[in-house]
Amino acid sequence: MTALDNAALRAAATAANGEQDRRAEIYRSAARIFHRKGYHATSINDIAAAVGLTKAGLYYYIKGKQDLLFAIMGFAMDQLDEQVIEPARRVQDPQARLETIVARHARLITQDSSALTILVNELEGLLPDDRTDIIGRQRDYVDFIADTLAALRDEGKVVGLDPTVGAFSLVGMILWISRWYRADGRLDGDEVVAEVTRMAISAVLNRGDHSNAGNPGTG
Amino acid sequence: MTALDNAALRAAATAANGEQDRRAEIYRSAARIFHRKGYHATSINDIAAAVGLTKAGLYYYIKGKQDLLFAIMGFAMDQLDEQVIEPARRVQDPQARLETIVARHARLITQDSSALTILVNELEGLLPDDRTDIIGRQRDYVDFIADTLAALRDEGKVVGLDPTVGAFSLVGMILWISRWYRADGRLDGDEVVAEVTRMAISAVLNRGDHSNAGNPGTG
DNA sequence: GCCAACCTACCGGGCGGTCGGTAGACTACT
DNA sequence: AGTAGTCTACCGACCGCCCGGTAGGTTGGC
Repeated sequence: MTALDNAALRAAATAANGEQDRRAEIYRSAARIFHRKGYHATSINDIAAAVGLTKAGLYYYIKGKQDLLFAIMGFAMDQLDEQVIEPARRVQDPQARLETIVARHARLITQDSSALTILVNELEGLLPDDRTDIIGRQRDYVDFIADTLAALRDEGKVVGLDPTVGAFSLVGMILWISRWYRADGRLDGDEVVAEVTRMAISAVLNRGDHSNAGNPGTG
Repeated sequence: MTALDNAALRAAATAANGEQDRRAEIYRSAARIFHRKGYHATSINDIAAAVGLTKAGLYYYIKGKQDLLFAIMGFAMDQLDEQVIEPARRVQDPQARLETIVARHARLITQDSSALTILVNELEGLLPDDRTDIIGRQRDYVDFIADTLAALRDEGKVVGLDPTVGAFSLVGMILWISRWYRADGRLDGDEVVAEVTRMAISAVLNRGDHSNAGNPGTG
């Protein structure tokens, strides 16, 4: 619930404030509502009401609906950079690095999925230039994972797996958490993160074949 | 591209027609546009224009935008039942059954992802009763996978994995294919299906630990 | 008196949806 | 053969509503 608190603090080191608190609250509320109802189904009035303003009052703080979306996605991407990619870059061993990526990304989602989920679900709501920007950063992330899988392959720990397909698949597994995980559910966040991390590692590490006595039954 | 062709044919065995062809074409076009732009960002005019009708003309065939969405999702769910769940039910061996599920679901997505993707991304566009219906059917699917994982656990092939988390994670991996797979890409559909199926099986089958000499680096 | 922080009132436009109509194919009756 | 009626498959024009966004205040703390 505190994920967007520093969104504004980062952007503006200007002025010891109160305005920035308000702006952060707006971004946070908008992210929550976009996440719940979707970008297009959310009106500017919805957001204004959620922060106790009228629509016109809200426009004192924001430039427009699309800028709001881009700001939220940019924040989510920054979060991914700082909390996942940068820490993982400092891990030399490829397997440990992969574990770091999956665990940290998964934890981010169990803690507050709204901005990160908007990041992947509302791309088409962006202006073309903004979309290009965000897609590029997402692509870099997938490439980073794929490079890690390629390094594992060079070590002989991964055999016969296309790094790109592997990277996309792991990302899919992680992102999907936001669709089913509930903080008040049977498992707590740490347990979910641990389970998913184990599955992810197991999915890519190859130690023998999985041939099966039974009928594959695919045809 | 032919995924929705029989949508109407199935519903109406009545009357050798032409009206049903048109209706099927409408559903197919709508699915494609909803998939590309999202439900809320798609106007009734967009769909009408895509099938060469005016908005008023389109309403001769459909009851409304939400009914259109529900029909598409119902079709996608039927497709999942017929092409994935029913065939898998007939496979006794749990591991072979899991392979069947993943491979068939993945193949469905590489062949035509529009309806199946709408099924998971546009739930909030439905009327409450329709949403309850669809969510229930989706839940049954996840439970079916979880039961299969539980059977694998009883056989000793899966150790220390929560079946529900496992099921959700596999579903996430599969559904994500529609976001990155391109028919004209480096790998063809069958290769992608095979890769993802191998990863899925590997993710859940437990044959020893994955302990790593390096630093897990998660903290 | 000034400026940050709002508000009321409004705008143009696009939305989902409806209404009354009609061209044209087909049928029915004379 | 002609013509009146009927039905399918549409269309142009329109409705009320709500949207994102703005112009022009007003208010309260400094």
